[in-house]
Amino acid sequence: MSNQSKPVYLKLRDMIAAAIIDGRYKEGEMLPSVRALAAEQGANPLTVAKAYQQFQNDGLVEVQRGVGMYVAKGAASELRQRERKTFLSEEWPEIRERMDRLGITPAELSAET
Amino acid sequence: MSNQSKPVYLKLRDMIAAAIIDGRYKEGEMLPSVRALAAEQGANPLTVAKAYQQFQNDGLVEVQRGVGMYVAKGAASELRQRERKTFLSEEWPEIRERMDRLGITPAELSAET
DNA sequence: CGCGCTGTATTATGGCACTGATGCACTATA
DNA sequence: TATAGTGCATCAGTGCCATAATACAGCGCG
Repeated sequence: MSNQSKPVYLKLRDMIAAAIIDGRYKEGEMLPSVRALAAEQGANPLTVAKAYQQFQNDGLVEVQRGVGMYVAKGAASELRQRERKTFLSEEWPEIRERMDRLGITPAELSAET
Repeated sequence: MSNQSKPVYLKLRDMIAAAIIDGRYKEGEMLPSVRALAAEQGANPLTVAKAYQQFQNDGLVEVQRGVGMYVAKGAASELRQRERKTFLSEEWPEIRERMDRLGITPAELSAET
């Protein structure tokens, strides 16, 4: 649902965030170049750059112009903390309200692992 | 979050759907007219009409041209069933994956009522 | 009929987000 | 210096969204 009509740069942003949190993009290591990731994902280099942009502003990614972009130290835990915060304070209340309205109990969701 | 940069007609659609499910718009009763709801919400009548459109196609709202639109019989439960289905099959898996990644357990969500 | 309320169709316009192509500035390496 | 790899800035195209101004069509009622 949220994976069909969503802007490409946001999808990429989520992919990158997930990779950082999961440690697939390790701290201190170089991220895939704009062009490389664009080619891999079949997107435009500028669109990938836009996805990276936000991480730069937040200081989670450090740029060395002419060289590449690196995952900042502590980026993984920092990023996870931020996402936890926004999830709990903004996303979850809406989800909870929606569940209540639809009559969905936590019980029928526990069935999965 | 899903309530800020979303198109107006989708926000209206969600509002209407919620009102039907909650029974604030009761079955058999007349819905607010396109112009009335537009004035109330500070939107354009055409935008409201676009929000109503989908409910007509789904048979959840019956139109009497020149009179108004009525909530179809069984619309509330029908609508709730549909939303339950899409929530469980499409929305929840993504939410669940996101929670796992962020290390959020169902426990810390039960704190609320 | 005449009036006022419904929903609907048409056309045009402005704004904005997304995407894209091209070229430039910077850096490392040989 | 030459080359190839970085990120980045600029300009332009496209499509969706929202709005506006009309006009039309159906219904109820006095």
